[in-house]
Amino acid sequence: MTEKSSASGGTGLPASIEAAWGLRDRPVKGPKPGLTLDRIVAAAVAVAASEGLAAVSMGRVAKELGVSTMALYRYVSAKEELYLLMQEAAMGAPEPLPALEDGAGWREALGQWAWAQRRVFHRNLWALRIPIAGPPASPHSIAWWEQGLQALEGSGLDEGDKISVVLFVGGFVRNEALLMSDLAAAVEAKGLAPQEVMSQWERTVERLTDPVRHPALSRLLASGVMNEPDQPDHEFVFGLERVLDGVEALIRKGASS
Amino acid sequence: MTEKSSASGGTGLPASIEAAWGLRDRPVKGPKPGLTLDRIVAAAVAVAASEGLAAVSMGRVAKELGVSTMALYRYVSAKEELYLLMQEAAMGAPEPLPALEDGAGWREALGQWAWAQRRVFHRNLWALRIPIAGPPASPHSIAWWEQGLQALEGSGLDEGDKISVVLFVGGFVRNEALLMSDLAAAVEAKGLAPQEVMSQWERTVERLTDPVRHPALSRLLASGVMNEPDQPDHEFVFGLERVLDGVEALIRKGASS
DNA sequence: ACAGTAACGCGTACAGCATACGCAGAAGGG
DNA sequence: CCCTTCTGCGTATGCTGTACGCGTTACTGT
Repeated sequence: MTEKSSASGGTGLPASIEAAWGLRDRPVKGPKPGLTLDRIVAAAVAVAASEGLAAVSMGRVAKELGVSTMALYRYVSAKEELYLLMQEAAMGAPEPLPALEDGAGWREALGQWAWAQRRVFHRNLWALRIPIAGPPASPHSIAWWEQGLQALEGSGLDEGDKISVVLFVGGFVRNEALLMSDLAAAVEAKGLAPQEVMSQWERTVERLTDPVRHPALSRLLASGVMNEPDQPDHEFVFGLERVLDGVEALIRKGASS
Repeated sequence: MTEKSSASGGTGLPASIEAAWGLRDRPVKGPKPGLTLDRIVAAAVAVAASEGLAAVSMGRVAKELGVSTMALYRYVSAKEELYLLMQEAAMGAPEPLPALEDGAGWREALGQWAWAQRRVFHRNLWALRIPIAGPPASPHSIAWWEQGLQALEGSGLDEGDKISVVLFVGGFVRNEALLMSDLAAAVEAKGLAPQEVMSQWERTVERLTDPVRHPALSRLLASGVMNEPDQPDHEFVFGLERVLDGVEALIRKGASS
């Protein structure tokens, strides 16, 4: 019951995802399809890139392609499936890492991996807004995981720890990018300059903060740290260093056992 | 231009948020309001808790209160504002940390802080789905920040590093909770047992993975690690340990300089 | 060559959404 | 007692995703 398509390998994946893997025989009976999944996804991505994910509606994408809204449902079973394909397209295949000398350099490799992922996210901020709908099962996501695992090849960690580290680092990168994207969107929504929003926010917190009930915050504000315009990468660089230090501590512990 | 309310302290905050801070004079002219912000937020939270954030619509909340949809707009200027108030209600005031002996124990304190935050998120999974709309400016968010900063009091870090650490740890907790919530939702949407979904996913990846193009992944799958049913907290415990180790490395470095 | 059939594009319809606008009536101040 | 102000709400607009069914096309088996 609830059987999926017959041509599928029984993967349980949505039909269009199987198509993305290259499985799936093109039906040969009816009229030739006037569209392709690729064209649809490309149009959707274009809309998302220029007007944000919220602007991506089935009707909007269809208009972009010069077809009716309902035509899209011959290629995609639901909007969520389109989202998945968009995410896959945005992610792209990871550029091959510069080969690491075996046994050493996991830190460099993992750092490179994190930076590469961050670059992808920043190039496609809209993709971060797509809710995660399950464990990754698309070619590019899998390729990214593969690369993360490879970066840890010479680390001496066991397989369970390796995948946990990949999850951990990937989560950090994603979260940081999402946070920055949300803040940027909020700033843009207010229609003010970023610095102006920041200083207004600081004044607000200052007014709302009670030095007695919030001693640590008051100290923070008094220190003037929030005024210094730091480079936009600051929090990422800081966090990544902490993340890699944390992984290093684990590896050293494992090596000593 | 775009002047906000007159009674406000010029904080630039939405009207209802100022009400949450206790500022704001109740107008005295017209008929007595039949609702309260608190009642509205409570109803919205109840809907979100039992049917998910997606079920929270203005009409639904109004029905819950026995009023018309548009009545709510006398209390809240837009749905986004309601979201903010819901988030604030869900977050709650942080329970006071067990007093830490001065100068030591930052790790214990920060760990406690992270666990407490995680407990709150898990009690209100819907709250994670609310998009972040700017830097925190609500009483409870501020209180959580304050507590995070206090945990680092004896660490010897400077103020800039302290706030970065708080951001870093808070981000980790939030991201982990969100990921777990998304996965749980995806599993539930499939209508299968969690273990069944997991094993189906593993079989799928196995089929899609090419041992030549994905050597590390193949090794992972062959190791059988993915089959062991690990306790649900595993990734959080693992990640938190890495996070705290990373912070510890920073503190040690700072202490040596 | 022709019937059968499967897939295509799409028109229509429906339920739900956020919210702009304006009006009737209630409550208090002058 | 009037007049200002604020409440609740009915109506309306323009979106959204998508279920359903119809006409048409292109191929397969006879």
